[in-house]
Amino acid sequence: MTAAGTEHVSRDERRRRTEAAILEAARALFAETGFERATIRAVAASAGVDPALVMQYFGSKDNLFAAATRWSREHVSVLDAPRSQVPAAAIADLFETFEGPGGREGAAALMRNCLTHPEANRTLRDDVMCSVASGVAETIGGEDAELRAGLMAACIMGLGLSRYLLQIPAVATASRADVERLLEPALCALLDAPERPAG
Amino acid sequence: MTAAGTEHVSRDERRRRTEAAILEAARALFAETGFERATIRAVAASAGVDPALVMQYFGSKDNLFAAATRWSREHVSVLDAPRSQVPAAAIADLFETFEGPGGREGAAALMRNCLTHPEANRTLRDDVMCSVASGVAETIGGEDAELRAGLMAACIMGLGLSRYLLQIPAVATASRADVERLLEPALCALLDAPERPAG
DNA sequence: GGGTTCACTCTACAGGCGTTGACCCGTCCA
DNA sequence: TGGACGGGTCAACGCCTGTAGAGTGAACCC
Repeated sequence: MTAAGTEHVSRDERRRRTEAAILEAARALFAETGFERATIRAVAASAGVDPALVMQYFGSKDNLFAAATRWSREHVSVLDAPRSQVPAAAIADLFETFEGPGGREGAAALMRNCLTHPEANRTLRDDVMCSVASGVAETIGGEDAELRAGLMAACIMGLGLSRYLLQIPAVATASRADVERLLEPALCALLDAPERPAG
Repeated sequence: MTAAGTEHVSRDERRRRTEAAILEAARALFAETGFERATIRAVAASAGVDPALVMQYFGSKDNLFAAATRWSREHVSVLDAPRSQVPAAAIADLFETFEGPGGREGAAALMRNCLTHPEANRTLRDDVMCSVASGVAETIGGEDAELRAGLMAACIMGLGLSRYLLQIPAVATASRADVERLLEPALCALLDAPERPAG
């Protein structure tokens, strides 16, 4: 018996359900314990399924990880935000990613492993950080735009890490409103390059 | 034959040298590939030593990791900085830690594993972030001091991650002066709480 | 309603891991 | 100078991992 109940379900529907159950279990485990400690056996057990079935569905553990951490830049509002709204939109994007509907597990799984899993590292750097930062750089423009956008992305990532993964108490327990109120002015300072000191 | 040359060295000196060689190799590997992928065999090979010797010296892989990532808050200048110098000192501390003398490997090893190794997670959160942030909070004072200090620490950590571990190009290749010039104003915005919007 | 498909399971393998205990041999002390 | 100490090595164990292949029974199609 698998996830389904006693009702009748078609074979296709069963397949879709168990695949989703495996993916969900994988996301949760990858996000909680990291890639190496999240064994295929544990994922399968959590999904109520035989380990071999996971292999059959996804081919390898790396494929499973790739499927569990797939990222799309669809809902990245900062890319469409006007210049003055970039800081607020960047913060909002982080909150939506981790606290919005759709679940944080996918993003958390990617972030949790971005320092130790080569593919997660590459994905977060190239497909997320660089991709978004270069879009933001175009929006904000001016001298050092790339670096200022990169620093903004770095601060946002630092916030995400501190709040959702490391769970620094002061940062993790603060309300969204407080974080927005305090951090937005800081990011706004990155919109414009400060005047060079007496040159 | 181990790391020593042909000169005569006392037994104690030999012991100290090989222990240091093992620690250095461990730090480098933990920092590069992470705890799980850095095998004891690889550490031993890199130190030019038998794997069993590593066990004999450190007892277990976890002990070796703890020894390789030991952290002290001795050279954290931000804790002694006057209020207005806190942002500059915080940035300087990061640069000194990763680019100063003494080598970045220890800090990198701790940071690389802070998301996937439980003990590294705890150490970075409690002994580094919380400890420093609460000191900074006392210095800057005012409303939401804990949260503002935590956000500052988060931004600094985001910078460290982006520059030294993820190696986001724009952030990793920038000069120290440019990073300081652009980021300091942003952190200064966290020194004081912005006025509450009309209330 | 019988053959076929396919989701699913069972069992097993090969390799790599941390860890161990017995063993060697140069250095130290009496 | 001889025995003992201890740094260092060797070979091996037991465990856990990702993965493979044969097998099973219910759902599907004609």
